[in-house]
Amino acid sequence: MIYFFTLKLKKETNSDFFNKVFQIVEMIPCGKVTTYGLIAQKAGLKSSARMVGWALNSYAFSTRLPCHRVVNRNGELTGKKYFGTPTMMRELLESEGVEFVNDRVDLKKFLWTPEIAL
DNA sequence: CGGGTGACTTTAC
DNA sequence: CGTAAAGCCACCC
Repeated sequence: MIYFFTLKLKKETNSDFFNKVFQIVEMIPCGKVTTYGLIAQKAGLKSSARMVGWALNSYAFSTRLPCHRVVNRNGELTGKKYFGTPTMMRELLESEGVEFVNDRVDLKKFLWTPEIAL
């Protein structure tokens, strides 16, 4: 199964925020998901959930991050259009055991909350 | 420096 | 269910 993207980084980043974002995403366990908002909060920019998605698209798309495990607050796969095919992201999650309800991840069962001390 | 653009979130109607 | 607006902040003109 393919969990990671291994292309080259488009750019280097020295941003503390982004590095923390990557560190957090890297820790998401198999079969769990987390949200942009939680990551942003743990990375230090409480209200900048947009930056998390932006960071993934610009930098991480390419590192070895399980970025399919990041969904929005409602469990919707808002980033699926960046996975090649519209169904790829969901397939990856389902292959890890994540269940969906009405095209959304069942967050009550599969939400993972980052609890790290950065 | 300023305006546009988001893998977002929240509130409001 | 839907749309709108505001706040958010790095990046790219």
